[in-house]
Amino acid sequence: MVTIADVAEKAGVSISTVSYAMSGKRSISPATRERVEAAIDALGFQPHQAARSLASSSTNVIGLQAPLRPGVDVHVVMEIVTGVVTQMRTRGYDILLLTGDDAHGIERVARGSMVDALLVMDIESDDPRIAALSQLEQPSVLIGLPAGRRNLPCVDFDFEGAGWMAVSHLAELGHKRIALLGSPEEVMTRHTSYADRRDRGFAEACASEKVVGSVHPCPAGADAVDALDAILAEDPSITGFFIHNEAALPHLVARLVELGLHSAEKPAVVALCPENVALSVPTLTESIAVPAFAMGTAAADAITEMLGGARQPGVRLIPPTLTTHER
Amino acid sequence: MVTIADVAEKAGVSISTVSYAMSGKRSISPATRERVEAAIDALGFQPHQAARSLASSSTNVIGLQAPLRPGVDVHVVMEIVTGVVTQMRTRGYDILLLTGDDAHGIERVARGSMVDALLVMDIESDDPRIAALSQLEQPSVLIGLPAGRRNLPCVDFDFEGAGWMAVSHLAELGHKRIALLGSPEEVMTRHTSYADRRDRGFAEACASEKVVGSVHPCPAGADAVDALDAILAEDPSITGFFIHNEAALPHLVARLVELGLHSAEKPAVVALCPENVALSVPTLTESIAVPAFAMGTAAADAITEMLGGARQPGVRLIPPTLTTHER
DNA sequence: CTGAAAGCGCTAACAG
DNA sequence: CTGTTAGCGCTTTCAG
Repeated sequence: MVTIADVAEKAGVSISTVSYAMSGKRSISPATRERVEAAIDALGFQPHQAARSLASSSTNVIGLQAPLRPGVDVHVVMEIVTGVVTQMRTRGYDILLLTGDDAHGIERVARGSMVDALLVMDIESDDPRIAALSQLEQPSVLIGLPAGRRNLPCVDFDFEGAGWMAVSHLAELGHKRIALLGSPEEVMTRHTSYADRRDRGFAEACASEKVVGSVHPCPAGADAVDALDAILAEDPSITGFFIHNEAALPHLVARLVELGLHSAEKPAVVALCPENVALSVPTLTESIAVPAFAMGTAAADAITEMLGGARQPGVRLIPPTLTTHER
Repeated sequence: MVTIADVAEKAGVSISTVSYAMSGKRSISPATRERVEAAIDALGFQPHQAARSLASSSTNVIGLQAPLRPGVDVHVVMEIVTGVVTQMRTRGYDILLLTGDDAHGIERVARGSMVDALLVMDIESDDPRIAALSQLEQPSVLIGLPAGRRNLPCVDFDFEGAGWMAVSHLAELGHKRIALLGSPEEVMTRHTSYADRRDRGFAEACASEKVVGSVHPCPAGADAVDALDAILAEDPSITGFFIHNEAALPHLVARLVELGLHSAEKPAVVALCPENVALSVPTLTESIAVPAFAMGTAAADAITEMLGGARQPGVRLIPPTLTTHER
């Protein structure tokens, strides 16, 4: 292994000069800098991160907890993760990936000083991890928005606004009775933060727009069709549909077309999903995009600010946009 | 921050005793061990990982490169990653996640001693990263199977066998002309290893079974339907379909049902996808499961062996299984 | 503008 | 069975 001492020797300078030449934390004469740089890539020197961490007490690593719980939208999770990784790399950080869904992994990596900060996904309205995060030395940012006092910075998509927007749009199209087909039962019962907020926005908008709305959990895949049929059996007067379930979406839309309830000419569906998912569904004419990648980069930006010393919590919500797809 | 010295003082022993009590690398009297353990959790001591790494020159971190390229099956990637993380945690390792698709990130983390080993996904038949990996001090395992000499350990699903199995089954059902609807164009042109092997198995089985097979790339989502229509327009005598494209699957199956070419009574489709994806498609009666989670754990096991000193490359392929779904 | 040297917190000889 | 101590490879004072 080639160390900073090898570089120093080769360049004919002291190791501190090499260190400073790399960090730029004090001025180095152009000539010296030149020789140091030449030595560095002649030897292929790469500083040992553990040594660096130990001396500087910072790791340049961010912990990212991305639990893969049942019912989550895989595309959304993946895109958020990619957004985080991509953005943090531009700032010189790597990502340590945790997949557990409790505070254990978080505490372990934080207390072992393996990370400079933590990013936590899939937040529940009343999330037990928040207390644990607050105890840590390292700053953290939630991707999601818990209920109640927000003592940690939060980044999320405005799901409440999206719920409201969907209703407004469907009402504008003339629909008087609207069903929200949302997340699977599991997601609802653990009160995943986005589901709660989406439902709230939906309900409030229905009241405001004077339309009748109903909220239904929705299983993934083909079973979703049965759920839809049951909903329509109970209330055949429903004509508008707000769908937020990536895995059920294609099946639901196909069924609605089959039933003659939805078509490009007579749209009855607003979907809430990543844009590429929406585009992959034929006859889906309008959707509100879940900007998953942007959520990841926004979270990365928030964490960067925390690392820079910012200390006020703060909530950032990315606003919803409705898109019409030409078919 | 509480250090090993604090623990030693509180327990009334030397720091080496504390260290050895934790690692078990030498015998400690029960009484001493007791006091050390008491001190450890009285103080909430957690060893500083960078210090540990520096002293022991091992990080207990594995680098996992999971490029999210266009056309990859997101569920498969996610499940493999989850399998890797889960399994490595049971062995005390954490995962550093890289999302780039070239050798840069790999070399950076390896040369900076940030990881003990590397796991690389989405391998192409002639993958440029292999040369880079071979240069590293750290061992590595490929999730995928490149063509040619295999100087690195490989773990994968037997896609060639799966291609063969699909054809045999469809031939058994009486199909004489079979279309393989596979990955999107991008995946084909970069010669992703699994696509090449699947196609080869498919072609060889067709020859052996004396059926006529044709291989078609297939776009994601709704566009897949157009591709299917075009294929059938060109050769209407095709009756059997082998589909390996998670994002196109529901649309293709729906279309085939619509055309009267597929039904539970007269099955014409074998899908290749994770089981939960298959289960989510109505009227899909048979599929070969891509055991993505198991691939992840198998890769983790292979890496563990490498870390244990194993040095022969070796290839492990998980065999395919055909499942019939009751509908 | 540059060097010398004191740690960072731990592991693993070495020495009882 | 336990203690002492020399590093691991950097960063960052302190001293020119």
